[in-house]
Amino acid sequence: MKLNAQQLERVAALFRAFAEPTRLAIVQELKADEMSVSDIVACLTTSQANVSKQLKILHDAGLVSRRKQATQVLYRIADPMVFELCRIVCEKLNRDAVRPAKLKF
Amino acid sequence: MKLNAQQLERVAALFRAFAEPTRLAIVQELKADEMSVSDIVACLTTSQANVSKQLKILHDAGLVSRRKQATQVLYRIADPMVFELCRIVCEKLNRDAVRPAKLKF
DNA sequence: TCGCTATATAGCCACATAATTATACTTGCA
DNA sequence: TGCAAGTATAATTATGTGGCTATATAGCGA
Repeated sequence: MKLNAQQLERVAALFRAFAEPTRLAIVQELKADEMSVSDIVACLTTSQANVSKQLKILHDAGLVSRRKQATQVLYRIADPMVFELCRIVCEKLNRDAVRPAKLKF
Repeated sequence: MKLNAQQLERVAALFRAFAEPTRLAIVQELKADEMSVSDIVACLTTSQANVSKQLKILHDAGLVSRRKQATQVLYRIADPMVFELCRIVCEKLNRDAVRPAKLKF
């Protein structure tokens, strides 16, 4: 049974959320802990506006969830499949590498 | 241990190869069998030039392999992780769907 | 209320890329 | 050798989007 065009687009959209280094960097920061926007900004080298924008994309894709706490908004990974996908991709990159300097998400 | 910018870019590049419906449609066609370019073109609704172009992207990402046979070029999935990623993403989309019309890659 | 902190959004620009058309390359066969 | 089929590439266009600056919104404390 094959996916139709609309279903393929939904699958592509989910992959698209992962297909950007800044969003992956955010996901990586969220791997251990729930974090506020400003905490994430402090870890990265981009603007607060950009972090908020990328968090919105991750949230719209259902990859992160948020909750408000006082003036802050705390984000966390919403689905463990996020880690699973990153792990599988890293394993492939490690397999393909001639001189393995192992990636581990 | 966190991935640096270059490593994140490599991970993103791999996800990017999946982040497009036409490429996913090609992958889906290749799920069962090795296929020639013209066979793939016959299954899809886009041009031969575009199929060749997307196949090159998939090949550069290490997701498909090719072998020549007479005048044809036969493509196949190079790594079973391709199916695993698609399966995981479909499972998430099925979980998120309110009214489940199960996707299965 | 005023001001401060935290976050989100709007507008803009630069760049990437999907798809098309046209053309080049490659291989087998008459 | 010349042709035809199969595949790849080039050039172009249109669209999408990452990132920036500026601004808006929200909530808390003085």
